Amino acid sequence: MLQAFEKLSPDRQQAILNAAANVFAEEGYHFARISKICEKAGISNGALYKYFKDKEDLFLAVVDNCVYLLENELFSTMTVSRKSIFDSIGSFLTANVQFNKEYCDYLRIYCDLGSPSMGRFAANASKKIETMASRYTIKLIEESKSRGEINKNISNEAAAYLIDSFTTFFAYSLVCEYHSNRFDSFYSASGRRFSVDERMQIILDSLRQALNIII
Amino acid sequence: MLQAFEKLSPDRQQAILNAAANVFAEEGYHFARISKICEKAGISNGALYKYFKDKEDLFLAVVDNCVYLLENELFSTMTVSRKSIFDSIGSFLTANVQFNKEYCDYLRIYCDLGSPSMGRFAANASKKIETMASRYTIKLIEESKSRGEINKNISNEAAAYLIDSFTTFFAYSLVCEYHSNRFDSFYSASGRRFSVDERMQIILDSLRQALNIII
Amino acid sequence: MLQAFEKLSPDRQQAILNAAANVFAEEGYHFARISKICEKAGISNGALYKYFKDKEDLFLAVVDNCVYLLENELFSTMTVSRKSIFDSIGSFLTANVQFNKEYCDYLRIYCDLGSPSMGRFAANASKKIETMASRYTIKLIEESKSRGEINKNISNEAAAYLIDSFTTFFAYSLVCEYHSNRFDSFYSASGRRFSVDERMQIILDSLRQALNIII
Amino acid sequence: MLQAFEKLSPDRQQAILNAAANVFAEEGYHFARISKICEKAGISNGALYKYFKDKEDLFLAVVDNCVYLLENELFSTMTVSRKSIFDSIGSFLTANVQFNKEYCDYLRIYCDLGSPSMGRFAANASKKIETMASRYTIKLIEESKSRGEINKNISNEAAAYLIDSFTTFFAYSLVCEYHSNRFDSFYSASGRRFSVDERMQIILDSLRQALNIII
DNA sequence: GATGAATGAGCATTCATTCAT
DNA sequence: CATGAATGAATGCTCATTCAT
Repeated sequence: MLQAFEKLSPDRQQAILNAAANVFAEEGYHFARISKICEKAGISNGALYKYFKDKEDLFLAVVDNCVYLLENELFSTMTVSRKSIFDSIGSFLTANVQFNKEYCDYLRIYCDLGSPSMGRFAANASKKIETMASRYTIKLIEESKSRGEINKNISNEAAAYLIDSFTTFFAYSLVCEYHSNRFDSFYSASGRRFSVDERMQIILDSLRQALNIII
Repeated sequence: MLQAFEKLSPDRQQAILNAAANVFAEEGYHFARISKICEKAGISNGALYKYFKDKEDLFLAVVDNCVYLLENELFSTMTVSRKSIFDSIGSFLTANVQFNKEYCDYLRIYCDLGSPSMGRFAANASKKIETMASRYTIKLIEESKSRGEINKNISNEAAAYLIDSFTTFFAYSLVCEYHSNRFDSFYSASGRRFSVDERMQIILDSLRQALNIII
Repeated sequence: MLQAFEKLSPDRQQAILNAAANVFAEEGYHFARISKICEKAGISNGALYKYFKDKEDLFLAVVDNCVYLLENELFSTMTVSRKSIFDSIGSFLTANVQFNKEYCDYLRIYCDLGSPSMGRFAANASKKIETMASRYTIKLIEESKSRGEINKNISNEAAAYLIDSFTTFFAYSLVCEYHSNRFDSFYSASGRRFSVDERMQIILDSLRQALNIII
Repeated sequence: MLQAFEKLSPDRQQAILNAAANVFAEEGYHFARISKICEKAGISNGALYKYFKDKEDLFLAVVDNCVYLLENELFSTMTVSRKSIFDSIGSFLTANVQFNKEYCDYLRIYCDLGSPSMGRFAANASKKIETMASRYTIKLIEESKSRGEINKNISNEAAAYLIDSFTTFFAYSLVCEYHSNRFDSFYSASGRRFSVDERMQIILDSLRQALNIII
């Protein structure tokens, strides 16, 4: 990201990043056309190169914005105190659905970052996201344990990682057929497909079983 | 895949698919250059196009081979009877490490298939892999429950999905820094990195805790 | 054409040339695929290169065959004595229609030879065909004049060239929409299309008018 | 032809079309190399593809320009009133020679369009050209007949088609050896070649004889 | 600063021709 | 002699990036 970009109004910055996120999400990094991004953003081809060094620089800015949004629009919901960890996780799953409604492009990009071929772009984002996820989730567990909701034989780390695995794969399933297929394969031998609400319910049930949550 | 390819000797077929898998894994589908694949495979540019309609056709053949290998070299190890489900999962994690040693390119491709931007290529593979994974894992659970190893309050589906989530993320962590970072973030507040063996041990411990496995 | 080709049985030679003529006629020289020709001819790719030096050599052999057929199956009909030059021309037009039924591929190639971009292939054929055409037609005129059918103020050359122009364009119109359009534009202000039989009748009428043929 | 092309200055448009016409005329559609056209036009490879969708689109634009030039630089000369139809035809033949001097590439392309293998490109052009030719020629005949120059036993259509056949083949002979050979074969038994001026003279004589033109 | 036309390196793909079997 | 698999040079086209206006 070049200085010129930071001089733009926040709205304009967002508009450009959102346009880029949209094209990157829909087409994937390589198929995404710079010209299409410019068109969507309502800026000229040359302008974009005043704001970003090259395509990669633009994508990294989108990824940074993605991290920012995940923190402020998704993970931040976890800090709200709830009656039980069950409520917290339920709220977080709902927040994922909401995030997917408002920022599906960013959710897709977040999911793309977890593939080896995107490794070169994920370096920075990776650490920020996972630090965030682990910090929030572990805090959740600690509070929950102090309320006696969770089986004490499960370590905080294991419980946190378990919850994060379920919620991460849930997020993936919202934007990636592969992962929604995976979920359905496990929970229905007969091949039926679950709705998003059903999936949330099933995940909550499973977590309660695994963590022996007493409500 | 065209007829001409099937007429080649199995060795030659494997050599070509492996060369392609290697380039696709290292560069990603779009950055992968046909000429580099041909060079690695020791065949001419023209020959490749006698064997495969186009780049996509070649990639899909690699994906098919990937599914085949996953079934025969990885998931098949799950069918071997073990003393406990703990042994079975441990063996499966080891099998993943072994698979990564022999077929790391295919493991990377398998991981890539789970990203939204690869959706168009994953359709067929997705179902085969997940059906396989769920079938084997659920069978494992059933046997284990009949031996009384697992907390009966956890449904078979939840237990199976839980195990698969841990093992899938473990496989991802072998080929994708993003996921190895994620694991480490959860299990070490101080930011230390775990070795592969440590990760396997931690995963087994966590699963034991979550499933109340009695050994 | 290489020696090996001449050693083949006449039938086999014809089969190969006809297959080539068919593909050349339908696709044009450049789009014509050697492999498609081999397939149609029922010979292997390698065999063709035993018979012909290269694609051009094959095409020239087809052109030679085209000239041979034009002479023996088309122009030869002109030598048959008829009651009047009108009968002769009528028979020749009919012969063209017949030739187009049996050898439409060759008629198309003949028409293609008259375009500048085929000049490099037409050199030999050109002279043979036109010598043939002029010789036969001028002879026709001479006989006709001696019978007093034609206006003596028209030179033999002019009369012959005039007839040949009409018959040549008629042949072109059988295989080339451009020339059938051209004919119709001149003979119908309202844009109607003529059948082949109507065109023949119109041509005969026009020639009679121009040559003042007295029947 | 894309919008971008129409935004260029007329000079630049002509320069590009002329460069393309030159290469298409000299090499034929298929042998013509895009890179050679760009070189001749003094533009980059990429620029060409901003102006035209693909090679075919470029060729069709050249054909359109060809039709435009034929109308404005060649057929338009026919509308000038002359003392006699003989003068008109003479002027038209001279105009053909002149057109060949200034636009020989377009004359070659025009001639190429009349071959079956170019049929797919000729559809539009065909109708425009022939409508033009027939309209102008028939008008010429009508005026001439009203002046009593032409044998009234010859129908307007026949006379027009006859004249057009002679002038069309004359145009072809200017750019295509095949057709100049054909002409010479008919008008010289001894195999001598005629100059362009001689051919024009001969054609005029022949037409006068066939139409009984009284000057 | 902003523009968007122009650049040209780069790649997938084709197909006439060859040659080991 | 016949085969047909293999070759690899050649080319149309794309698109990230630049730069004159």
